[in-house]
Amino acid sequence: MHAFDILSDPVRRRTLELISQKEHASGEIVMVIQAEFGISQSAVSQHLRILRDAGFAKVRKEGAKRCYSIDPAGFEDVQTWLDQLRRYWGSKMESLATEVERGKRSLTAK
Amino acid sequence: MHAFDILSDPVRRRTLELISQKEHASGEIVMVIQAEFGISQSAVSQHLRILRDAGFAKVRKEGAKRCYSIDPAGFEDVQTWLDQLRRYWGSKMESLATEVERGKRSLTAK
DNA sequence: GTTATATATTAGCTAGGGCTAATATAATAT
DNA sequence: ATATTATATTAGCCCTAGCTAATATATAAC
Repeated sequence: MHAFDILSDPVRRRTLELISQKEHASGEIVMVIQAEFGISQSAVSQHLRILRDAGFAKVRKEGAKRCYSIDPAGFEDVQTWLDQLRRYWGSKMESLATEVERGKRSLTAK
Repeated sequence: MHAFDILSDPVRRRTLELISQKEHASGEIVMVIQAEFGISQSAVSQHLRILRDAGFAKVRKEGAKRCYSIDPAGFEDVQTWLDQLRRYWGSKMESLATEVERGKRSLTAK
């Protein structure tokens, strides 16, 4: 499954948003996702597996709980591909400054 | 259709690679895609429509030909979402330097 | 006008992704 | 050991994205 396929699902994107901020137990994720999407524990668990397998999420065992956190590895291919594209049309870009500013912001953002 | 759905298809990604380097007529794109994926002119045309509608591609009429080029607009949501995620786990990232370097490279790349 | 070329659109089929329901596993508590 | 809590797995269903085949449109050439 390609990296972009992983990100094409709204439940998985929301899950990544959650675990990008702080580590979360599976159960916590299930609660939030169920509230927002109305799907089963099983469905969420299946999404978590996909995120693990694709290198977007890491798991840590804590007793019976499984704590999920973001794994940057999965995003590498995605960002590389996007950067590759920009390498070409970026040169003709009207506002190269936009790009520069984005870079600065992502570094200085509190 | 969400921006990530657009990028989740390999034919569309390849098409974006093509038109990111230089403008291409529909026919040229069809040739390349047919050679690599073995799908019909119709299928390619349908993908081009999706890319247009989602703001990833622009068209210019030149006689009977339709010349496609990259439209940066479509990528904004994608990059914004990725940046947003990184804003959190980026702080804990072992190599923030990587991020800085990427920024520099994308600007100075020949 | 007719023909040829270039591209787009539509109807209909199909495979696969995402879901539920049921079940299995794994750790903790009693 | 048994029950309880927390999570994962599996089988099977359904819907939709992406395809083909056929057809329509639009420009250019004759």
